[in-house]
Amino acid sequence: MKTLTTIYQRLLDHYGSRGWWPAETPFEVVIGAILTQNTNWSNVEKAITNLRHEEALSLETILKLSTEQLEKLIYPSGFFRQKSERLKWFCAHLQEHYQGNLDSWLQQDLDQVRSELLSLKGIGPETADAILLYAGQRLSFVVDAYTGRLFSRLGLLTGKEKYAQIRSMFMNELEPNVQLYAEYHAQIVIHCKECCRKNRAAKIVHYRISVLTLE
DNA sequence: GTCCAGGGCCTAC
DNA sequence: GTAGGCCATGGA
Repeated sequence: MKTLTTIYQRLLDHYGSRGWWPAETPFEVVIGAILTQNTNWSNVEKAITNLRHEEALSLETILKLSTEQLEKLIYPSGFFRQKSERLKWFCAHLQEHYQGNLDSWLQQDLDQVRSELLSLKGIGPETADAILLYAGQRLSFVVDAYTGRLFSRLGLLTGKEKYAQIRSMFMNELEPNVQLYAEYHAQIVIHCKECCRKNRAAKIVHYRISVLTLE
């Protein structure tokens, strides 16, 4: 039995399917992926609610809004100056090179799209992979801080691996299935949040709850 | 009051 | 190539 698959099954059995990403459209996934950088999702929700209320969850509106207006709407998500720029840069690129058609961009050659995403200021590996996987339904595993901490705690990582190494570990072992990748990342986040909620002070220790104990 | 969240960039060594 | 500082709000 493959270890990563076993852990996934135990998480899924325990928490149930989460059906990530929490967004109504692929474009909204992009917005959320940028806004959630180093930020609690509850704060992102406030920002997205503001954007939705102003009908600003579209490429056209975000490009049309002034920087000050956009900053004000996304203010609750923190780092609002950086993030407003990042949103505008992304939208400008999408408009200029793909006439605003997100899907036509994301369905191109995977390595090429990923490199192009990473070339944009403010789009790092995690944000790029979240966009590829959840907005584009492309086979690109998302690694976040939780992933490193949890799998280090489980003894499958040392804690010194870089992003690319962790991503490769998952992509080499898991079957190539977009829904599996999507659900696995969701399960990791849900599990780690739950562990933090139960005991913030000792979150590392509590990552290894009974459902994950490997026999 | 303190800690930290579903990162990423820039600058020093 | 990498460690450290910086960005900012809001909930626990």
